[in-house]
Amino acid sequence: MSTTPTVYDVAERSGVSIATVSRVYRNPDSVRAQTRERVLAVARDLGYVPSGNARGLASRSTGVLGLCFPDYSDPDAESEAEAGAGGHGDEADDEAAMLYSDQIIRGMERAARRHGYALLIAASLKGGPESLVAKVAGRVDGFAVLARTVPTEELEVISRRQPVVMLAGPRESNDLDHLDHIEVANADGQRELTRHLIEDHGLRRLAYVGFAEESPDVEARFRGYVEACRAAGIEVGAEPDLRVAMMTQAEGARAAEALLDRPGERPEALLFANDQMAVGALHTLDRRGLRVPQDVAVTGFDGIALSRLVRPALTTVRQPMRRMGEEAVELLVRRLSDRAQGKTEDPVSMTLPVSVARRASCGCRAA
Amino acid sequence: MSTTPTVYDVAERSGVSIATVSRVYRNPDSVRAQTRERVLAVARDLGYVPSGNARGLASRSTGVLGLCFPDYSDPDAESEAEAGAGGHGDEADDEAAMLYSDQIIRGMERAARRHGYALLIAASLKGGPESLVAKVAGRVDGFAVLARTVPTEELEVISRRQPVVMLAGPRESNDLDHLDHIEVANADGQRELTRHLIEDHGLRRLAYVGFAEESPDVEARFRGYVEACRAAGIEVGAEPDLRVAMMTQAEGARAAEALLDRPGERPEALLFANDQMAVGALHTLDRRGLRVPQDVAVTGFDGIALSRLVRPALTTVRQPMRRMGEEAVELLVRRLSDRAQGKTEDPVSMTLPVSVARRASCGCRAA
DNA sequence: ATGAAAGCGCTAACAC
DNA sequence: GTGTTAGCGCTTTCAT
Repeated sequence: MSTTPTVYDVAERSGVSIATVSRVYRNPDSVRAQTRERVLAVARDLGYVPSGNARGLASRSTGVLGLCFPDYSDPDAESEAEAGAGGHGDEADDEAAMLYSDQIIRGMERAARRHGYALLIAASLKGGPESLVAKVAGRVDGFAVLARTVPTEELEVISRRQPVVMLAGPRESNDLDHLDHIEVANADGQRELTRHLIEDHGLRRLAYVGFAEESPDVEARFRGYVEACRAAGIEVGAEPDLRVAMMTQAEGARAAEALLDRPGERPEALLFANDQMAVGALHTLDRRGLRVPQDVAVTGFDGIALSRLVRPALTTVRQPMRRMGEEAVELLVRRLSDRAQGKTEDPVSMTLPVSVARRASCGCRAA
Repeated sequence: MSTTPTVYDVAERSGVSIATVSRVYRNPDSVRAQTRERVLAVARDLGYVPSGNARGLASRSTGVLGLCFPDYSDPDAESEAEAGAGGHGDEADDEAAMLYSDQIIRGMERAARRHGYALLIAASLKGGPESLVAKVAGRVDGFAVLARTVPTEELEVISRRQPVVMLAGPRESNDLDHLDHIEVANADGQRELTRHLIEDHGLRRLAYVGFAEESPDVEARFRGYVEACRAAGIEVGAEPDLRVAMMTQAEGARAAEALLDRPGERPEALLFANDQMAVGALHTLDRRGLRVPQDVAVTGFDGIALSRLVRPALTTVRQPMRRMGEEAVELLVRRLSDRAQGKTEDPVSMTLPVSVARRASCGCRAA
């Protein structure tokens, strides 16, 4: 079998130098039309395709941007999706499993396309000393990383070589973090949603379900909740009413049980730190014969597709994940051109606004 | 500012040769633990990251799979999404714009992840002689292409170098097409859907809206429609009742107008070659005061997210787009290992089954 | 277990 | 316009 053709083969067969072959691809106008056609013709029937690797090596740029994200995947959501894909599940199938990361991918892809970049995506899946990031980092001009995919420290090192933007993770400390950041207004969103429950629906006995692991995002949400409560003169502790180990549907369902079984008056509203848990809670409430929102209001956070598909539809805070992807690309592209011009700018921290989606589970629309 | 560190820098600072540095990353066990740690430590504080390009060049493999797709994007759908993202649109926002290609990306990404590959995605956006494919082809071990992104001829050439699988496009001719193919059972799906309308709902005056451009997929769908009609003794022409220039919502709306304005009895059902058009038709019918499905039934094809969100929910044929992406990766991975072993197999043609989603717009569920 | 040396296929100065 | 010549940073025999 033939070895894959290179510039040398094309050059030889078309009677020009390798430099000319290269020019035909990089800067067609710098080659006489006739020569160019000849080269192109030879290339075509030789089956020549320029090696991206060789190019990248020689030119120190790839025309590719990257995205690294953790291996999210709510086992529950995934299995529901599988069932649906198999043709036997209910309607809440494929799209319901649209994750956070999928939306970001969409946003980045669209923006990258506009700027003429391709997108390299890779989910973490721990390997040897050669981590995921390294793999991506070595093949792109710049990349975005979802929070908690990789230690900030490692990123910090890489960002000396190329632009890196951290998504959905707040700056850790100004010393050890010179990365660019894009996050969403977690506290604002949760505060506004809480205010809505209190002022517009007149609810005052609220319960908040948070996350056991350290997660700046989730903490910011809780903070927003606390602020809204205090502003309304409702007393709240320094801790969520409950913290779960995983923010999944199953855990959300369990959390709802726990909250309902507590002695004392039943809460008028259950606020969850994400949609998945809220959906799980909906199941529990339904099973226990409690009506939502008449007996208890329920809210989530994120605005995933599933939140709209469940009944009652979930009131939640929508994060502009897609936009986050777009902004990440814009930022990377800007950094890249800055570097090309030798400019150096301070790290950026950008906060994207969120919006409250008022649906049926808080009582805003008929269930 | 410092130049980015290379194997040489690491080698020098840790007192070993570049070969050893390389080994530390490629095959850690072949290096004495003590040496390895030393190298790793130096690498860490030098901020060394192996260059993917240099690696790819030297080893002739990248660990990356690719996907090329055309710059789909229904202007209507996109703008609706924009409005939604801005916070002012209705609920049918972000996810509604989930395209065909997005689902395939999801499928490929998941499968690629399982096999330890990263995914490079790029939408066409015509450029110089150096087409999109070439860009992708040069950076991956193998890739998938959505039909109508790139001339089969060009792919044929590339497939001599690396595995290429064509998605959703039937084999063009056995001569000039040795590519692997994965398509869906377009004819089967449309036939079954049509049969359902005829037998289960007793409808007999049907109208089919197709596509003006050449598209094997759409033709196959129409063929299925014709077969079902004939089988039921309903006479149909060799051509769709109408062919539109673009398969968008706007065109679908227009098509519905045209069909309704035709003299003679009003059709009992409007069948569209894709969901977007069917959704457009729904708007028209609503505006003209016709009830769906009581006055007219409407059906689409694809099973995009939007099809479930509109009212009445659209009866359609669901394509397993995500699965298509997964199968594509499986096929590529298999081909890659075959090639590594010097095996050569005949091109594969795989057809994935579709399923009819019976919803409200045909009369199966309450609107 | 480690080193030396020869590429991998291309781009980028710089000559002509 | 086109050719010459160095690398780009790594992997890979082949020695040792």
